[in-house]
Amino acid sequence: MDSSATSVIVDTLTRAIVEHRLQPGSKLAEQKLADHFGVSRTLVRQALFQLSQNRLIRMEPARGAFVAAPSAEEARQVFAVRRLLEAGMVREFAGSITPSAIKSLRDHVAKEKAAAAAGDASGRIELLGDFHVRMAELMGNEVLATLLNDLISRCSLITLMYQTAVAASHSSDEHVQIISALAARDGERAAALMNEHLLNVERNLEFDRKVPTHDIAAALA
Amino acid sequence: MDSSATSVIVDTLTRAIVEHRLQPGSKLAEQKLADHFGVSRTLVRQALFQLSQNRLIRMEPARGAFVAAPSAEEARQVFAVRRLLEAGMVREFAGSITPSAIKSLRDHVAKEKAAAAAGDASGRIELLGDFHVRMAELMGNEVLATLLNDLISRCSLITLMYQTAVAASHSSDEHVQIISALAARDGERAAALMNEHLLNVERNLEFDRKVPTHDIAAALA
DNA sequence: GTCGACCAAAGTGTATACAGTTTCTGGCTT
DNA sequence: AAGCCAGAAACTGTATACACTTTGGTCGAC
Repeated sequence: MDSSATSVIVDTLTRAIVEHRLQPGSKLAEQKLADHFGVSRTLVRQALFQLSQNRLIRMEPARGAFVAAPSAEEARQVFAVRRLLEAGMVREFAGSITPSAIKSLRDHVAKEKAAAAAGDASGRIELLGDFHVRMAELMGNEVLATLLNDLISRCSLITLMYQTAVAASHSSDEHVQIISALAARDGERAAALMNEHLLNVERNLEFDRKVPTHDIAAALA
Repeated sequence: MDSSATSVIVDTLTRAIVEHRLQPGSKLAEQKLADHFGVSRTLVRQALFQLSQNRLIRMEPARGAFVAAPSAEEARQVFAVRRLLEAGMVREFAGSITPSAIKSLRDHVAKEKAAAAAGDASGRIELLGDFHVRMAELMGNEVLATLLNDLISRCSLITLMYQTAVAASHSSDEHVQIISALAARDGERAAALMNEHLLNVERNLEFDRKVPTHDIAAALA
């Protein structure tokens, strides 16, 4: 899409944020990033602007860029949008899904379970999100896949902010059930399962929890 | 979100593209825009990057920025996403809509009809799109509203590219029907009407039509 | 007359410079 | 000792400079 230099910065920062190696509220100083990546501030700024559009970071005038700290309200809205989108997606997908697509999804869930079994927490979280994007891709709707990818990145940040000690570990099982409904061409059941699945993910978050953040203003609000 | 100077450029270009004053494929030279807005290329580039993320323009490496010319396939995908999102939206909205929200929507449709009666084509198109965003706002979901706003901007570009001579002029009537279903708390009917409404909009496009574009490569593809 | 190479003009990609703001530190006052 | 003001350091916002690529045109060869 754009020149690859800034893409590298965007991808690296995205991974760092989504994998929780950068806490919400952390400041992203341009010069430090520029030094780290060996480029000028110009490219860093391009990357930061892009990330701010994805809502992964927040830019305050004359103060700089900070890792986003989505509010509980924003988190609920993001999940609400995902339920709308994805319930509709699987309802429609049930009518057109092919055996090879089903196999592809089952293979994906196998990877999820392998990562879980191996104790690879961040790999597992990434795969759990990719499952949803994968469905959009298999439907052949690249626009939907891109949209979902953005939403799911935001969800990863949200999940890591509000995650309870005992994270939902049965997401892969719910994925299996959704695939079953799709294989049975039961769109309504698939939609209901997806809706419930996303509600479960959301229910495992504690929106009341005091979130550790580097943003003093937000911490005292 | 960001400093206002680039926002002005983004908004101005967005309006120019959506109102069809810039044809798909037109080149957007940075220096010319910089001169026009009285700023340096730096701010213009920021704006162009932002627009490219909204898919309103396309950036080619070392060649510059061009007004996007969405393919028929991309157009179908965008509409498919809108159907998913918006059918789900009204289905849910029917359960929680308030009388004041209904009034707000009815007022909006009145504006649509006034613009149509006044022969204000671009104003009408903008209002027709805003109707959908308005619903998301009235639901209190800012995330959904922002998402829909982006999708609808893309749709405006698509519509203007593939529009037939006799554009669908009964969109406002379909809006009225949707409001009726919402007022009756009939989510299923509202969803079906919304789905049909968006299909009608899409059906009024001619994806086969030879689209006037400045992009020779695309024209010969 | 057509094709091809070369040169100039224009445009993009990146780095740097500079102005204005914020943030931090040190010392002074109370 | 706590609070506060001043000055310096650091940082962001914007403009400019420069290298490299693309584009357009002219001249020459065939």
